[in-house]
Amino acid sequence: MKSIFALVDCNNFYVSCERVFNPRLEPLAVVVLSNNDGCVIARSEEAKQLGIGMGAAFFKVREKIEKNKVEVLSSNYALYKDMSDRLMETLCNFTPEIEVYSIDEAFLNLAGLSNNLTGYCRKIAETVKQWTGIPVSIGIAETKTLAKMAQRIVRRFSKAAGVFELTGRASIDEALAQTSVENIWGVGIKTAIKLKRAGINTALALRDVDVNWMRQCFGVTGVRTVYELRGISCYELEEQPPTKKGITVSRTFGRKIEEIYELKEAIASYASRAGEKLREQGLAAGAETIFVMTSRFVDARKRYFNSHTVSFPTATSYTPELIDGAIRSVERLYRKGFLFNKAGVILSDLVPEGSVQRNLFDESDRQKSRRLMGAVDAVNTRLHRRALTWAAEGINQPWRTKFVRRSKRYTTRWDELAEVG
DNA sequence: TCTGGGGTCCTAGGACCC
DNA sequence: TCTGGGGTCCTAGGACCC
Repeated sequence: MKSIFALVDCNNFYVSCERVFNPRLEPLAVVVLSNNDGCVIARSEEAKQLGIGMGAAFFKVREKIEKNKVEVLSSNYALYKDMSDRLMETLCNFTPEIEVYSIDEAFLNLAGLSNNLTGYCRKIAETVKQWTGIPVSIGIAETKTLAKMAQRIVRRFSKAAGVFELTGRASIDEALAQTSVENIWGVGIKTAIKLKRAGINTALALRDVDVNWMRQCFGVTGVRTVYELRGISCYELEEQPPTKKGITVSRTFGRKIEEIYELKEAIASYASRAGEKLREQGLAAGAETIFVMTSRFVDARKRYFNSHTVSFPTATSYTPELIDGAIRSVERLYRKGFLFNKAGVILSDLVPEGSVQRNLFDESDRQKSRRLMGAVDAVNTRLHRRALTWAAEGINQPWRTKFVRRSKRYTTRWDELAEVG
């Protein structure tokens, strides 16, 4: 049966969480700040109305905040995570098929559950509000990209009462025509600029674009977006979250760090935290990277980034010895005389804990993916060379020079796309 | 010795997401 | 003065092998 996606998205999630535990905040303009109180990461509707932008640097909007008596809160991630868990549990009462997409969003598959999807989702929204205190908006459609769009429309037109079903040719056409390309899920700033230069301004225009052109200019991800807008699903529901491929713990400091001991302290504590996360997920790391960098906002000539990676011959959990190793790496980088304001630890190449020899675990899958990658590389290389020869001879080459890499998850779409040359 | 074809593996960096 | 943190996927291209 064809999937019907419902995207459940919490309204102003961090602010809503704070309000559940402090009802005094309910009628007030509220913002929640990032680590170090550096920038604004959540805003109540009232704060949005004041023109406080998402991600705005706090020092830049401070005056506005003080003048309008906006409530300012530091973030409390433990609280948000706890609320998120309650929310997801509540949603599980309505469908067995759920994908937790982020801390405040979930995709549900509603296929076959009700003849009145809008009514069903209203019930979901009411229950969530009742059980958790968090207000949500829900978008319904046949692909994830369209469900995202539907959810965005709910936000803009409150008359939809928190739920919007984007189905039916006419309704979809209208929504696409009114959505600017930069507001499509998967289209970021760079892609939006390129599309607009090519005269494609709306989601409707993007849906009707030539797929071959799209593939050449924007790769396979661009083509997937086009298909999704056409109602052909390229991203299925992922009920089992895949195991992490990397774990990062990093922080920007509130000021420039002048002393090596401060850097060492920070790295030691991040490394410990990274180890905790690793064990929580029952994984072991195959490699570890530490990095330090100067502010992104200083003059480009004064900017500096460096990192050091250590590969572990056998899969292993994070130990005190490894943390010491990370600290020594930091020292080496520090000696270059830069003052850093950001540092972190990245654990990568993760495998289940207890697999003593990395190569013994899942060797077949690793091998297979490498083999596939290699084969595709080879085809790409050949096509590319051939194209260069033709170009040199002035022959108008009929082949495209790119082949695509196959992936388990997108088999159906990929097969179509793979027919190049 | 030189060259090309065929293949493998890895990494940096771009772009995007919340 | 002060500008978040944590992820994923894809591509190009270099190094290397027979």
